[in-house]
Amino acid sequence: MHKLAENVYAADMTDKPKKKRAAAQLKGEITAYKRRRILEEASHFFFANGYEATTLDSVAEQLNVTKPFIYSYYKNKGELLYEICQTGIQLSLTALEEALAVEGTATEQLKIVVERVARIIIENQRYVTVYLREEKSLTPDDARRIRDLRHTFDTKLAALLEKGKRSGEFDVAAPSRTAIWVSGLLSWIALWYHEGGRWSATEVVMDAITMVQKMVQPAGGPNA
Amino acid sequence: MHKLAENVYAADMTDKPKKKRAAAQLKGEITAYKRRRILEEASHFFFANGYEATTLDSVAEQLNVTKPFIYSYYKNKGELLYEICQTGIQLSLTALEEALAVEGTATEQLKIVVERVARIIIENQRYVTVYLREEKSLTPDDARRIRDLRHTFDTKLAALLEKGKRSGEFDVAAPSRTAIWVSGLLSWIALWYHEGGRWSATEVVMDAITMVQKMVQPAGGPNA
DNA sequence: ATTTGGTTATACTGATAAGTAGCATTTTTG
DNA sequence: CAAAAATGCTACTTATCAGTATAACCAAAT
Repeated sequence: MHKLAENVYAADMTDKPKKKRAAAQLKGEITAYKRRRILEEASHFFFANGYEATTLDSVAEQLNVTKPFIYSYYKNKGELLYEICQTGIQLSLTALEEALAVEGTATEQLKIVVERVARIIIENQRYVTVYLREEKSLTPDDARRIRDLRHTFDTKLAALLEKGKRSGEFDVAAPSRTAIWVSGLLSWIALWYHEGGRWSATEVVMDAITMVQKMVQPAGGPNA
Repeated sequence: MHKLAENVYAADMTDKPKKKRAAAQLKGEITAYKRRRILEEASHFFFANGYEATTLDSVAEQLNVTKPFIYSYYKNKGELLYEICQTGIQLSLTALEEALAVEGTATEQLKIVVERVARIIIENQRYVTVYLREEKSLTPDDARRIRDLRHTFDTKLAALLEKGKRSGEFDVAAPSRTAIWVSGLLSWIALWYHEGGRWSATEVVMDAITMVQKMVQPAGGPNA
């Protein structure tokens, strides 16, 4: 297990209530850290072997703990899968929202969106891939929650395309449909990119930007 | 089990050797038919629940047979998965090759390619989706064979883009890289399309054509 | 009608893995 | 330092399922 959360300020050791609060907080952080580490290792196995083919015994072994240890931090195997899928889509959604917060024309914003989301997807490939691959292994309830997040993503992306359409920057017949192609193109990166493969992460990100720009470009070119 | 193979011509019942050959042929057809039916039902389950979560007992029950019946037509569960994945990629590859055989400019050919492959992917969504999702469940040998087929697909597509680039019809910096985006866009259809959903198969196919055309279009527009 | 060859089912084994009950150990606290 | 609380492990249960050995069945041919 590598570095713990930083920025824990020294507590006043003469002040009993403060000391207690500080101790409780630290404990909480350690618990959160353990959960993260379990999730991280589980995502490696789910990514490499698939959800069903992964045993929690093997995850525990990798962490040098035992299976009941995992069960004291997660209710069951399905909860692990849900958290991994949730991470995969939530990271992308957050990246999208942050990019949309940057002021600029629709064209500029779209470029930033694709760049940031593509980067996040590459950096968190394991989580995103498991999310795309293992939907069928989620409970119906969990699957619905994940689909809702995805829907939010597609909707916000569609709003940006709509904005560009109104300003005349983009040529998109149906923004909500084009949004699905764009988000599909981004998802595809997770399924296809291979670290140390033929193309670098930067090349893939730049390519994605180019592709998306062309997909929304007016027929006469960007400056028509 | 619905209709058997047709076009079985009547054998001359007075000619012993011919009769025997006809009988042997029919037997072979029936065996092939049974294999197809098993594969078809298995693909339903693999698509709906995933490979690992599917039991051969449930597939057998759906066919009103028993598990040993399946084992008399397939060596093991993995062989079923391989044949399903193989079908998924081979159908796409065949559609690509047939489309490439049609004479025309690169632009015309690309349109036909996207149209036909997209249609095939929608019609055989179960096979294609399982192929995209379950790569990790294949034996290393089977996985390599499948990857080789995919590679052939991408290579032939890249050759078409290269042709269009040379003729000045397409603006693609690196045909082999663009081919991967295009084939990714096509694959995405399988993961995303839902029969009876918001958009019809025809709309999706037409959209795919538009998107791909834009992806390869020169900056100044199609008639620059 | 009986044998023969092929086809399908019954009934089993062996292995694997999710999830848990209860014990041991460490840490905290008064 | 002793009691209490939290933490983690050993050892187990239970269920499931891939794969198989063997028996029953059936159709054709004589």
